Amino acid sequence: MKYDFNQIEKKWQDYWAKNQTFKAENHSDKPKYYVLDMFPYPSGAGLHVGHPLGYIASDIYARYKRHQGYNVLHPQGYDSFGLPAEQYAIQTGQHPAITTAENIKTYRRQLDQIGFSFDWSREVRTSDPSYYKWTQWIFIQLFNSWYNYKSDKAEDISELIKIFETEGNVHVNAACDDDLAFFTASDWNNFNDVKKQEILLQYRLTYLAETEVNWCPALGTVLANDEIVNGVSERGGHPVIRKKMTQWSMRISAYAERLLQGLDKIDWTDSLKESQRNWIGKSVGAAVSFNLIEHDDVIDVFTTRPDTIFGVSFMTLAPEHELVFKITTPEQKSEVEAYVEATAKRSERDRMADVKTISGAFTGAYVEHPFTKKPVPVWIGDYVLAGYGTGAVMSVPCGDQRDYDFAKHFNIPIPNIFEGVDISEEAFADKEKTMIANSDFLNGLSYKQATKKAIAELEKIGQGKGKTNYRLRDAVFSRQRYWGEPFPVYYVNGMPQMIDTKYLPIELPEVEKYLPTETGEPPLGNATKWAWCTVTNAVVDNSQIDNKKVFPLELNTMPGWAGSSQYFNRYMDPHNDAEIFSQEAINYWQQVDLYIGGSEHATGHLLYSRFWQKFMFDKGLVPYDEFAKKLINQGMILGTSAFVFRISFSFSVYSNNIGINPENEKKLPNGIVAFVSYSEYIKYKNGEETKINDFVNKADSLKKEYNISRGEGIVDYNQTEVLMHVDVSFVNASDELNIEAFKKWREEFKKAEFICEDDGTFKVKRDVEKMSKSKYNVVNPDQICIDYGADSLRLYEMFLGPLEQYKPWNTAGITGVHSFLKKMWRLYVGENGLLVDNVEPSKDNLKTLHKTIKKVQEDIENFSFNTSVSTFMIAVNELTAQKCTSKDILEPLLILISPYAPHIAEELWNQLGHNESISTAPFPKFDASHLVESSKNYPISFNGKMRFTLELPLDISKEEIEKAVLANEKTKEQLQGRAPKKVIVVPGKIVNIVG
RNA sequence: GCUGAAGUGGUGGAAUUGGUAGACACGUUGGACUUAAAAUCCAAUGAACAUUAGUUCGUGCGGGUUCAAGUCCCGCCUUCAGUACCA
Repeated sequence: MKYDFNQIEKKWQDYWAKNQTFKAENHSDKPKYYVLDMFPYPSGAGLHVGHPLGYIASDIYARYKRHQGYNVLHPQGYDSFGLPAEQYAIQTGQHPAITTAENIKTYRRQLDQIGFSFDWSREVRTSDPSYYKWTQWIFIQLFNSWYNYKSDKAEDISELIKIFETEGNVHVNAACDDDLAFFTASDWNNFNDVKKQEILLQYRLTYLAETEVNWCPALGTVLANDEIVNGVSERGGHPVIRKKMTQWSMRISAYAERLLQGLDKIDWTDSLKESQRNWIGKSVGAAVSFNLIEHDDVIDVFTTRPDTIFGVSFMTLAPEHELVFKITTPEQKSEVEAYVEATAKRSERDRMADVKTISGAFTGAYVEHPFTKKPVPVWIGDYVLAGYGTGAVMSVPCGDQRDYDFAKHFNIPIPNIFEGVDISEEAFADKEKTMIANSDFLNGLSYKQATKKAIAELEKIGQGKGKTNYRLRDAVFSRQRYWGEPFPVYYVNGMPQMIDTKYLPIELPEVEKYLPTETGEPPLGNATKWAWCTVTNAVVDNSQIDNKKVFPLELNTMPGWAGSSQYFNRYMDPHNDAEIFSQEAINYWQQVDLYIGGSEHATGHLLYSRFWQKFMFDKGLVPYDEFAKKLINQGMILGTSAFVFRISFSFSVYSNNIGINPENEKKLPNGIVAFVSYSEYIKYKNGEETKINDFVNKADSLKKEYNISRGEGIVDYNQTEVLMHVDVSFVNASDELNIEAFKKWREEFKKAEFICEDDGTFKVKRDVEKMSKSKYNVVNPDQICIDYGADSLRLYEMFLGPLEQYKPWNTAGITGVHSFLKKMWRLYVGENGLLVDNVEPSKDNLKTLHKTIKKVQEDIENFSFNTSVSTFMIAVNELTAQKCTSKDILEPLLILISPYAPHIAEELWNQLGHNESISTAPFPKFDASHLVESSKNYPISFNGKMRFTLELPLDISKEEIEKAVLANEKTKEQLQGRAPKKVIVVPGKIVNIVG
């Protein structure tokens, strides 16, 4: 019987679906285990071979855990709101819901053919109203909460109102807006309703505020900080500008410290934790106020080095700082204005790219040093960022290189306040390595002591205090888009009101156009039915807004990360319509035990989800304030792109104002194109004689041919060389291009010349890049499944290399794992059926089996799936050589392989006479006693270097080995009667004797 | 600049965490079977010399510790990823 993988895989995929083999129950006598993948965004392009990598790894682990006797939750769903579907809708008018549904269908088919053990009965889609009902619900909970630093948790807003009513906000220590005014209880009670709402907004965990946002004109929306890479949008690479807009924000900064501390509790990779730490950007130091001379204002700064306060020789403000124009003296006015204007013109990108140029201007103003009382000049400079700290710094040139460079450039004095340090060339920033000098009461103190003392002294005179600063900004939560969750918000007198949760979900309205309205409102402004009636508590027609009971609804939608910040919990109880999840379900599944996904979400999804989880924990909804115990980042599978070198000549006429005969111009060839085989091109580049020269000559003769007579114009050509992607499917394993297929693919080049190697082949250049449609290097898993089967695909993806690593895909290599599966099949099945019988297994058989059990179990627990595949190959080769037919060996071997290659394992398991799925079979027990022979005469082989290899039991003592070695005939022979100086013994392996 | 990861054959990658470096696979070469191809099987495959069984060199570079170093220590080089006038 042949290994007919297509038939076998279809059969068992249907069986698993029909029998709901992998359905998880919310209660069980078994221990629970939750394995989660980052759910995909269903793009129109479908899956390529890189996508399933993480899913295969998690599936192996989930199946392994089932063999281990766990009740495993392994769900899957779709992050189905997003930009591409909307952009497609804008272009074609096709509703995003329709394209999304189609894409999901493709994804599902592709996922199913790989044989994952997902519990599809728990599928969620973020764009499904029954799901985003709960995204909206959490939004409302956040709106109704504030962060109390005293209890260090989120509390209900009604608690805050109570405090305001009895004692105002003076004693409140909460996460809130910076520019908050103090008020008393009686103030509060006299405020009108709108004023009260305005104040509360400054405390709520999600709030509406006019903030400077990252506006992307090309996408027509705002972006969060993590959606911007190098000053352009992550999606599409469009420029981003700063703009003031009224937007919803999430007060994630309230959780900065807990998000930082929580990292110590979770088993995530160090690099990922480090990214989050950097993103949160905690710095400990002091806030210091400098009083302006001849002004009432003060300049507040944040510094991490209050110990260097006596080294301050100037202040620097960001050009955008609000005090700049107020304090500039008339003499300096024109200079300062010119500088501010010049900086404003420079884009964010220019400023980032050009950090070397030192620029700035003197304002003419002075502040008073808090201790020496001496005047300190105030400058502005673009090296100070408006967005960080207070937008102003106390400049200590002897201790900070940027301040030093600025001072040197503008001839500002650089006082030295460090003991025995040379600062004539550069600043001295190594704070641990010196002591403070020339600093009054700080003299002779170390950095740590001086910092403490300086803060204490500042507090005494009321001009500063210890402060911790975080880089983490609140996250903008509004998007001016259609295809996202609508806010459950309507407006009365311009103040946002939450819709009662019992009327959720507020479903996305139909719109005619997915573009913003003519007046620049978000796409939802196009909806005719998008207003809230407080009588019927339903969405009604916009035209009724004049009615006193009908109010406008929020036009923005939520960002992509809204839906993905709660899906992992929703899987636990996905069909619950009364609650986000039942307490019974969440207390059973608790949190994700293993989460697998890409590291690109480090400062986006993975941070926001932790924030929401901590909030839900504060509200008593979840038992843990971290949602994922362990996280693994799978590496990316890269594509191997193929390139051809294109050389072309294009002719042009240089007329020099002399009339050209249009007839002659028409005759000009519009360019000739040649493609050059890789090594020919290299030769050409190295100045060697190649066939390209013929091509160049040809172009030269053409030039002569078309050189129109004087007075009509001069013809010349431009030679261009282009490195061009070609579709990898036209290239074979030896890098040879199928020229005919290529010509068919790119019609415009059907007349091009192909300059080949001497042997007539045309070779392409290869390079490893990210897999992408535009690079024509995508390998489709569908074709792999047809040609080699899903089990081969699964094994090969694991075999490629360590899970976390980036590695290139190379389809040619799959024959290795594929022929392994065929070999394995032949081990079990002969031409006339099953070969397995009940004979007693031999010692060798048992050794092979237990060696394999041990290795595979270790591998899975360490997530080194690549080496287990090798282990299987060795096992099958050994058992084939041993002609093993014993059921006692082959049955457990199948269980070992089944997480990796479930279809073939299921089929053979079934042929062995089992009616139950192999997924319920217990994982084989390892027995070390099979690995070694228990014999007193350990076999010793001598390699000529006083070194011996023995096969020894693992539990033998060193003394016993020593005795055995010294008693050995060969050892005696070598030592020739002398006593060894030293015997070094490593149990299980090697003995060195130093004679 | 800072942070993190990594440098091993022609290629992807192993190496029991200090113990025979190169497992396993791809590729290449040769052979068997076949009219032929595919498939399958066998052999060789780090380099150099000897080509019999041997010897020497070999894990980015230079040192060190050790009976023993890809692995540990010190000093460099290179690559990739993230991040950045963050005060």
